[in-house]
Amino acid sequence: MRIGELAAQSQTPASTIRYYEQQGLLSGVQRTAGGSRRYDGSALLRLQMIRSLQNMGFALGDIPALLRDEQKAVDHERVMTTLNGRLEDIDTLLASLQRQRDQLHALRCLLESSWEAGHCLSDEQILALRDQYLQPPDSAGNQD
Amino acid sequence: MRIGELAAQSQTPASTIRYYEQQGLLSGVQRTAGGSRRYDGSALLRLQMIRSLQNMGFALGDIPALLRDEQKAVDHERVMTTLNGRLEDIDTLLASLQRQRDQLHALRCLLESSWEAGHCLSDEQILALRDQYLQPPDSAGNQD
DNA sequence: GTTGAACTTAAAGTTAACTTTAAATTTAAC
DNA sequence: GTTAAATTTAAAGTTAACTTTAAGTTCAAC
Repeated sequence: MRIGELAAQSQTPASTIRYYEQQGLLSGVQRTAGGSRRYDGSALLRLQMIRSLQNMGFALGDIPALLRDEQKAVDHERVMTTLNGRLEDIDTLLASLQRQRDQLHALRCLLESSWEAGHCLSDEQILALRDQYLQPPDSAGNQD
Repeated sequence: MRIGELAAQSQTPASTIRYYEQQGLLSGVQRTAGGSRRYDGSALLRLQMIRSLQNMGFALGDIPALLRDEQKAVDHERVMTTLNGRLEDIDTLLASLQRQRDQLHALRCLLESSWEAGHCLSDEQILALRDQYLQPPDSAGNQD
């Protein structure tokens, strides 16, 4: 199939497919005599796997190491390291988001009662809110 | 105080403080005759509030509307809209991260038993994994 | 008044994952 | 053989929140 059809079947813009190839995520793409790309079903499968791994939160740069290539076998240890690293990142992010949510709920609550009473939150109240939900000492920032 | 001291006290690089000013988050900064910035305690407070709100996940662009300015009052409705929008984003993200975590745990489990058995995961197994944890119809992507 | 640290500016660089552009070429249908 | 849609390339643009650079200026201590 041509790139347009692959794009349609994979729900991925053709420009993105070309970009993945350029980044080394898709290799061995066939060309016609004139130079246009032709794909078979395996390319669609590979694209779908790339998209799946992306949806699991992996960076494009991590994906080649996770997927078996025609050339070389998968490095089990490296896959595990990458996978466990991502799991740790997710747990950090989850904790950070829960904290953010609690802070925001508290802030909304404070604001509502302040406004009802006809005044504004003081700077101190806002800062107290922050202190109440302070990050753990290692300060897990905002990633992803 | 000079910008270096504000930087130290707020744990924020001076370049970032200048950047915030340029972006309109810090206004009314005093200058000496020679042109260097001088700050008082209120600037530190304002900076801390900006950092707090950032830690709650707000974009810099949202922050002026959330903070009371010397000039104009806070627009309650706008604050609530921004705040509720952020809460919705957080819930979407939390759901997406939980899904990612479940998928990764399942993937790790599958890989371990495959490798123990001396073979690799098939493409189909990976795709089945994806389908098992498919996103809800509206397809909540990866933000933040 | 000298000196060295701290400060000033505007502009360019960084990161990831694309998207857009422009101009040329290929393909497929007729 | 014509034509319009699809494809090709390299390079530049996009986004957010900064950081870095370079070259010049000010500050504060001595």
